[in-house]
Amino acid sequence: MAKELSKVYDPKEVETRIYNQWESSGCFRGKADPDKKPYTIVMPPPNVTGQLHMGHAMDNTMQDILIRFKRMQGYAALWVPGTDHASIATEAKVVEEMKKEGLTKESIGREKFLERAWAWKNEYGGRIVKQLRTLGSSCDWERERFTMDEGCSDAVKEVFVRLYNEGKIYQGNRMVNWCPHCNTSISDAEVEYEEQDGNFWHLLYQVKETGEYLELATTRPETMLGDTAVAINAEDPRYAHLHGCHAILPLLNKEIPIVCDEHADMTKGTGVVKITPAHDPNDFEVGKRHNLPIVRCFTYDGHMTGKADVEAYQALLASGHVPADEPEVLDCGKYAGLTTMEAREVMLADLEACGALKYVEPLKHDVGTCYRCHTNIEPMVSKQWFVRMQSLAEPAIEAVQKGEIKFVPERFTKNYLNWMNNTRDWCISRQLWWGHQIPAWYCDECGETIVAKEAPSVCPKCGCTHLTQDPDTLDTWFSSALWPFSTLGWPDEESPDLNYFYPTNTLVTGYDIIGFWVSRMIFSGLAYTGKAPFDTVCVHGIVRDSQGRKMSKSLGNGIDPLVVIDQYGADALRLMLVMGSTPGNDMRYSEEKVKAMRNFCNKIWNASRFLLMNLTITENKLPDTLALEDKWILSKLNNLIREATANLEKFEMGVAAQKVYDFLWDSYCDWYIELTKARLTGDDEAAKVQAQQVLCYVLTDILKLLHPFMPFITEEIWQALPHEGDFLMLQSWPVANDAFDYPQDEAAMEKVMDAIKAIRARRAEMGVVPSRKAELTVVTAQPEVFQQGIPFFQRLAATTQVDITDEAPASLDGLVSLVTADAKLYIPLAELVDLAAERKRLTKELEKKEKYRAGLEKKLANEKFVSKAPANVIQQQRDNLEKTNREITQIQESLAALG
RNA sequence: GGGAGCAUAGCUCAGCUGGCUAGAGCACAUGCCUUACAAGCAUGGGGUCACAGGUUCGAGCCCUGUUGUUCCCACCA
Repeated sequence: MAKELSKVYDPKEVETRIYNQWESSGCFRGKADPDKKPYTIVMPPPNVTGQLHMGHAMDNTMQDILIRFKRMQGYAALWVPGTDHASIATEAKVVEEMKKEGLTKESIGREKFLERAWAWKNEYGGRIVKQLRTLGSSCDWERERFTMDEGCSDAVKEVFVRLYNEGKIYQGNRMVNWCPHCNTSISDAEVEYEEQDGNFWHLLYQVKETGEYLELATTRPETMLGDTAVAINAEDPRYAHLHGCHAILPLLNKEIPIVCDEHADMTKGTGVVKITPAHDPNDFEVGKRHNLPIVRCFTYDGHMTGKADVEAYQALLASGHVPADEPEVLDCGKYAGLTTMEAREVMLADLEACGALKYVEPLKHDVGTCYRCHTNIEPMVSKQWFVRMQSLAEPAIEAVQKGEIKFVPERFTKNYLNWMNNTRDWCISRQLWWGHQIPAWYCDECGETIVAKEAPSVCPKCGCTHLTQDPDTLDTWFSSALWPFSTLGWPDEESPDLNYFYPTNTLVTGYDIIGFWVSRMIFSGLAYTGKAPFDTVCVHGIVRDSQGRKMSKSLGNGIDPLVVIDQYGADALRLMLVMGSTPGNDMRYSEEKVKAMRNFCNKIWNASRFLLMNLTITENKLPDTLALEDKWILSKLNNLIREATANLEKFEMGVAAQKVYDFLWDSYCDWYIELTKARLTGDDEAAKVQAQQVLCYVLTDILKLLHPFMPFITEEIWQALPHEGDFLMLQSWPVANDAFDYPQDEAAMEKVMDAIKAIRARRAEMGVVPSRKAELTVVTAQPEVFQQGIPFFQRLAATTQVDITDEAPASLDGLVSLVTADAKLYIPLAELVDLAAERKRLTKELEKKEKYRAGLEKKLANEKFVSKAPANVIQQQRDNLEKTNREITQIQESLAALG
């Protein structure tokens, strides 16, 4: 902060300079210190190729507030940053880029593709990390990690091998959600349901034995080629005669059994269901129960299977290493090669032509879509790796129920438990190349599967050397699930970081990824490290646009935090993101709010500028004697420290910020600075110094309290004030001191302030310009209180002479009178007095007060209230009554005096 | 179908375990460039706390129901 200060704070130059100073001085480094308690936050890793958006800005602001707060409180604070490889998103981008050059993954091969992907990562990977710095994030950049770096990859392999050996990972042909566009399986969590217009197509299947037609409905007629049964309910009297009969599948003229299964609901539709085990999750289960063949009729990229697919299947059979549950493949004949949607149209026409299509019933229904590309999901039987969830979920549920992990706000506990209690086995293999390749190898000779951290050189079963690694990669969330400990050195149990900083303390994240991520970190931490990975999950909402819509690329309504920072400063943005928003609730972005916060920055700036202009002291300490107003501000500051600290400890960041904001603006600037001007501009040198000392002391504490929220401007100002130490960010957090509680002086000061406000209000009401100053007579039973207020009346209430007395003036001629609870005030503004208006005003005032008094009296007369309410509440009401009584007396006297 | 959130001033929202006469920012009105700040200061107007019951000495806050709204999960032949 230069000596010559501009009237307006300019964040741009300050922010980069200060950040560089912090970073180059090692302020962000988390150091294990046996004399301190650790406090650790691990950053939710943004996508490595992503760009900073408002969600990141909010998430990281909250983390930075917590880590800075704890660091100042004396914890060994560590904030571990890093990025996520985001397999499906990144791969999609690289594929898209290659497409422009006319290349595909397959055409260049895995090795070349991965080279490109790494190049892409290296080009864009640094971007978001730089952007996080502009926000002021005080992460330990020397510990920056990436989910695909060596350590994290090692952790991934370790976990995979362990789980496999414990039987908690298995491979099998199961029903998975298949995205024909991304060409990969995705987990249940990654399916998003969308309402779409569709139809029930009512089809007729003839019964071979009786010749009658069975009516059944389907929303996906193209799956009928894969039908291997028709199900009816065993209890259904309508079809009792069909037990053991067969149906003829139209188009294929294939005979399929009619089976009895509970899945067929007698109350729904006709009670007859077509069974397609390969392409419907429920039908898959029915198929298992009745040992039905599984016939696949779709390719993995969303077309109907044909001759080539059958040949591939037969080649597989010939190899001899085919699992028993490998689905058969159908040659769809005339439909082969069509996309499923094209096939649907052609098949419907054919069905209609042969009379098998009875009618079409339109319907709206929710259809599963891919969370990335929103292509409709095809349920498919496919060979994938799964994590058996049950034994992992149990301890994860228990840890939260026992309170080892706490969700803030508490209501998200339910959300989490609901997720955990209903989780099915987790499909972790993805048919992608960018990611952690599954550490499983297959013997080309005998088909043996070998799971190991390192590539085996020979097959342990047959001894041959022809081994092929599973081409699939793991779900991105598999590696992020390990993030809290893989970043701290796990699986090396001896890692000093792991021992000191793990388990971590607070996880800050949005409610939208509790299922994806939080739940998986919890069960992973418990299963592999034996400890819950954090003690508190601090959940926040999403930042919406000013109309309450989700910010999205397609809507183009996203606000770039970097643009906001450039325009208003990072401090303003940060403050806007935490103030006035409730934990766990969504918030709306509005430029107005950012402006308000920018104005607040400017307010601190100017308050500091004022102090610096008057500053002659070089040491920041309190004077030996304190004036009334000093005690008032110190007492209020003390309370503020108490409250703001308590709020921060409860993760109530917005409330804490609001309190300091109000204190700085109202108490410090609008009152205290104005009150000190009497001393600062006076001739008493000792008083001048005294005022400076208190101003400086209080401002310093405010800067400390505000630092976690607005680190840049507070550091900049602090550097310019008399201080010890190098950085504000490394100072200790203020602690409330009972010695600074001055309740009596606080009350006395406020009596004077009440009088000043009353005078201002009356003058404004009467339209008296501030330049028209007047004398003041204060009639009070507490002259010693108001005596101390004389200079303040003069400066703040446009007063010249002040006369303090305990006797009412002999005549009210030409006097304006006004009352507070503790004084009657008289101002000679003769020409402005309107007796009638005066009487009217006082009468109105009196009515209001009397009404209020009646309420209080009624309450206090209520025996039940007096006997049941807590003592302090009763006392409060009594005090109010007493004060109101005094006010009423004052008003009545004034009215009487008016005649 | 199950669960959750929200509903408070014209707008955006605070209001922590029930307890001063329900607050802030923006907007509005009036007056001030009062030598820190007009991105400011002073003063003021503006609220049946969605609706209906209930618990309580006391309800914006707790309970039940209703309405509107947003979201999550599940199912859908």
